[in-house]
Amino acid sequence: MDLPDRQKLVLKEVVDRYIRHHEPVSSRMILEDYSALVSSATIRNDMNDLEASNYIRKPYSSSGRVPTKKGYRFFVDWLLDLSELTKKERLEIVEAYEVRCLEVLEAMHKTAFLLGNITGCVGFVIPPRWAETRLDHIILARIAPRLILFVIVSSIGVIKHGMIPVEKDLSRDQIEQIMAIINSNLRGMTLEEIGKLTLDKERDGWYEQLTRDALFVLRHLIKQQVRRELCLEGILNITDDLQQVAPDQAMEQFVQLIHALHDEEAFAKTIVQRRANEGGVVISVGDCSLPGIAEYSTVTASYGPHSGVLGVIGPLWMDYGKALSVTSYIANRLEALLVASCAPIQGGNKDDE
Amino acid sequence: MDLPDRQKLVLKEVVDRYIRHHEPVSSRMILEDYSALVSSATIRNDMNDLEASNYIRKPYSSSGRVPTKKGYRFFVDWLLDLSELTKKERLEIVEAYEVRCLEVLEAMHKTAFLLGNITGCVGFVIPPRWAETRLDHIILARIAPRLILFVIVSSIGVIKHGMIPVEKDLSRDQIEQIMAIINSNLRGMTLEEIGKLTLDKERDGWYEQLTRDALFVLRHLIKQQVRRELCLEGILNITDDLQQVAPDQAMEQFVQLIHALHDEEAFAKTIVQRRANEGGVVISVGDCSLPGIAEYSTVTASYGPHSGVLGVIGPLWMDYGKALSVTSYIANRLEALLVASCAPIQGGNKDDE
DNA sequence: ATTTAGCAAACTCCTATGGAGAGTGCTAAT
DNA sequence: ATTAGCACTCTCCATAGGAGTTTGCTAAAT
Repeated sequence: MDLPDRQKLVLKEVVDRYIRHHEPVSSRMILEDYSALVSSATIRNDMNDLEASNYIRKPYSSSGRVPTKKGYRFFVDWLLDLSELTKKERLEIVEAYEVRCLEVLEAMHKTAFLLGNITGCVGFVIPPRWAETRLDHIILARIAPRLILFVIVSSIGVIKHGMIPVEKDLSRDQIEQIMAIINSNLRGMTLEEIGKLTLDKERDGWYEQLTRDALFVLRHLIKQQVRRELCLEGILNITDDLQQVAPDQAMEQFVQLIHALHDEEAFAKTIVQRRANEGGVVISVGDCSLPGIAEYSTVTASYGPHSGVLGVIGPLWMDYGKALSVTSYIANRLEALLVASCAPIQGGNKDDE
Repeated sequence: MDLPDRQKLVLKEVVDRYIRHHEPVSSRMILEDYSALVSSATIRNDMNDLEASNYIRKPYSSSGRVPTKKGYRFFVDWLLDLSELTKKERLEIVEAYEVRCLEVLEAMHKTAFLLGNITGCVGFVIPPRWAETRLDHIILARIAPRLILFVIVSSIGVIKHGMIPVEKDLSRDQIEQIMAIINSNLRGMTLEEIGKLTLDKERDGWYEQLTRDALFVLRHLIKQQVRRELCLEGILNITDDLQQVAPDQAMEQFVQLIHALHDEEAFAKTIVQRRANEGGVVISVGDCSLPGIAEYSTVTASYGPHSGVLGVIGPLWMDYGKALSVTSYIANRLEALLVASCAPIQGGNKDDE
């Protein structure tokens, strides 16, 4: 898995230039940067070797070279220059989070936007797996005759609401009572467990109708939330790129990507699975099992507990250096933000993954 | 504005065929349907006249004809066959709404999906103008130390929630009191008015800090909601079409559309404005002022009070007949659904048991 | 006054051809 | 191990010709 030093440099140069200019790199172009330390023929020999071992390839027999996936992979693993964020970028991120964020989802969308905007790729945030979080309590309130508001508060501080139409109007006390019953019975269970709960109508003295309704709705809401909603921003960032590299396939590729991203569940599952138990930032180079995105790269980082993941997805020739630093930086910021906003709820408990 | 009968038929045939096959229509093709009532030369003469009056045009000097915007317009106004929904389609719609919908936004997304899916265009739903609705009441609840839940209930039954972090923890009674104060002061005002309210810190005995915070948050939420969130579904439905008609411009056109749709505010404003005070279903044929969608047609219907609008957007050669009937049908269903779900609120008094 | 038949002209689309330019692979010399 | 030099390959562009449509026009027919 190792290469002679000069071949590494040549490979680095090929990938660097291709990422910058999106067109095949010739031996002479590389020479410009080395400025006559070696001749173009020497470079050509190296390129030949690199091609033989599958790090680069020629679109046609007498063109410059383009990195293969294996080439990108090697580049990412061994040759990547870590780029710092510019002051401006850092400022943009900090400012975005400074605004008092009132909703978790809002923060996530903002995060996805930042990711996409700064890297020039598609930014995404996969919310934590709500189903794993534990119910803290629910709130019931009568907002109109025969209409009850329903709010779920889980350990992670996320709130989902809904309404229950009921057949008989209920007094305030009755509702309070029901709320207390549900809370004392279900507090501490994971949403997943609650979703699987079987109802024994007759069991005990719960207010049957409303309690049953409440549980029904709770389940419904949980089911909705188990299906995580993906936050996506910056789809349009990559169109120019695609257009430039392969004008005739651009549309097709783009549509495929949108298709893949549209199936939020499959996408989230694939990404989370890909990361397996790895920590830190993971770079995947066109090796996703999901058909639509098999030809794209992703740079992802996890945040918070319960396997929340964020990152960017873009063409193989994306700027990995920048994507890496941005993703890493933003993941930290978002995590800090979430911890801060959860603090009152978790009561100071800190858990490490 | 009238045309000789046969020219109308020819125009209808040109548009019909172009909508079906997406390629220039020749005189001979039209002959197939007339099957020798007249000769192709006669058709050609008619087409010539139609071209002279700008209803159709030739992509190049010896090709078949393609409808112009004016042609589509005439077709839509005078020649459109009203197509009934198939049983299957009707069933799909009814079933979609049968599921007990718990959130207004959920229903809207479902509606957009139906619109897009059945017409083969992009379906969208523009929510009502929340700002015009009146505050019914707000709910405050302490969900954790120093964290207050905040729910807005307006006359239309829509609920928006958020959280307020507060500096000092507050007792239940204190919160109740604040809630009562806010509700008695603001009930009945439109959200817009509340948003413009200036705060006089010292004026009266409101619990200053929390009350101020509460109003701040309320304003923030309202601001968010005034910016209506567009429900969009089926972006990918039209890609094949674009690709087929103009492979080289497809990407560009598609990107433009996405761009335009992305600026939700401008899009919503344009669409709502276009409908002006017209009722029923309005068909716009490539005459939107918004640059990105100037080359697309829309079919829209309003629903509910407060200028909610839904419809589809697609290429000029979309199936107007189907779009018309589907949009009309779905608008009615959604309206019925919303009225039903608002009933308990607007209904005021209910009988006791 | 319409409608039709017939024909030349216009244009696309496909294929082929040729030359300029860029980049490589190979060979022989360093 | 590296280099210079050269033949070769391939793209890209412009040009050209042939097949196939479809039109517009003209003159004849209804």
